[in-house]
Amino acid sequence: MFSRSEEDHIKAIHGLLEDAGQASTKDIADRLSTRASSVTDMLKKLAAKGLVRHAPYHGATLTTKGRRHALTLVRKHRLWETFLVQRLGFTWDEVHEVAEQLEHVSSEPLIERLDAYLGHPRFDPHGDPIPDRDGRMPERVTVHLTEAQVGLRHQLVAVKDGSDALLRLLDSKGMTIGRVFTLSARQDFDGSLQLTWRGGGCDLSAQVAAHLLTVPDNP
Amino acid sequence: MFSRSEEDHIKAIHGLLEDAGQASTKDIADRLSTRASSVTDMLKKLAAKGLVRHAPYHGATLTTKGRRHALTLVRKHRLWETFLVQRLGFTWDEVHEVAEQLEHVSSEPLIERLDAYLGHPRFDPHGDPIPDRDGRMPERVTVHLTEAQVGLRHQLVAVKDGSDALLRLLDSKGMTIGRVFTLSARQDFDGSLQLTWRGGGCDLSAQVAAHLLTVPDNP
DNA sequence: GGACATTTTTAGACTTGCCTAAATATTATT
DNA sequence: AATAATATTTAGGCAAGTCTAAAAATGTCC
Repeated sequence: MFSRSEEDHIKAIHGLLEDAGQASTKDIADRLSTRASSVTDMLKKLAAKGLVRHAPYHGATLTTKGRRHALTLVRKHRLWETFLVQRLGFTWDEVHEVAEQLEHVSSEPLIERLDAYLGHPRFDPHGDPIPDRDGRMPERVTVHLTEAQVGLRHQLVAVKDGSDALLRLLDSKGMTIGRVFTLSARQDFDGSLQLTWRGGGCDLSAQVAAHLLTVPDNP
Repeated sequence: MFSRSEEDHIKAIHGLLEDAGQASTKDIADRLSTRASSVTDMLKKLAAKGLVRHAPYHGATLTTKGRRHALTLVRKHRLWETFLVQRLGFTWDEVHEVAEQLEHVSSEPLIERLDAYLGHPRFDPHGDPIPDRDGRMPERVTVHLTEAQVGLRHQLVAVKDGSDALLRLLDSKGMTIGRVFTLSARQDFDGSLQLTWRGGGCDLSAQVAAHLLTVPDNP
């Protein structure tokens, strides 16, 4: 239906619209490690196919059709990541590149069966929501760890904009997605945090905490 | 490392060498639904890369390097087929097309973890052997059902050159890979066979039986 | 508001992988 | 062995996707 390159562009535009509210030619090019002129070509092509609205010199947005396809790509990517971590035992910092390939495999039955096999997960191993078959996102009220209340129990549900280095740091401290912990203390001096959980705990700097999203986990 | 098209050609050549002992330009073209002239182009390219030996006007063979790569493709294809049937619940006549896509996903850790997850299977759901990481095939002594001994128990272990129609016929009669049965009778007139097993049985024409490979299953 | 910097598009070229048509080699037939 | 049929290669072309360089539009800064 769509080529690998078309799908990559659609996903990049979707990501930029989510992150920044707009998708310029240059930003798309940077995200895909390609050149602005190549992106212009592709935008014309995708506009002709009715997936993208291209306002020359003013970036691109997705049509309803484009957004729908972007969401199926996100769905496939996150379901494969869940499979790789939950079933094959990859660590969550290793899976992105492989999922990037798997998401382009085109088979509706495959993805629906995979979804069922994984128990219809609502969030992937990074804590990001998995769109359902119709593109609907599950909702969840999250709190930045920097603003979470001291003395209460919380659960780590997502890492925003996590570099590999950050993911490894978290892994090494035992801060995996799903971790339930008590926020024992916050230092006024530098905003660093002390976390404890049954059998362990760790300290986190404010820089790290700024990337972590939590939900209250009150017993 | 190699493009989708290069890998398709390598696999086609390997398949033809297995089935017919030689791979002519035309046979490769037919197998890939492409044209002989396109195949000639690709043979030159693969020869330059050291994967194929191309004797102009006399077909192609694989170099050691080419054969090694062909076997990793076969390994990937059959492991994915096993996953699709055993874990996702596909029927064995549905999986080929999807496995065809999955086998081109390139990640050594992925395939080794998948292999372990499936319990290092030695044969796929069609009963075909799965090469190990080093390209070694597991061995098995098989007997064509047409030559199997009447009155004894046998197990169906493979279907050779099975069309979708044949696979569906077998499925509808309950003749799945792994089926253990007693060969009750062979008609001299047309070679048709009568099979029975606990709770069932079926009749098969000689044409069908010619595609079935069995191993003795003596209690 | 004009000059400069940046972004974007256009123009033209290249590679990969495919095609058709024509030329050439091999194989089969009489 | 000559001719016919088939297979293979060569030659030339086309579409997709990418690139560089140049032109055009937009944004920024004094």
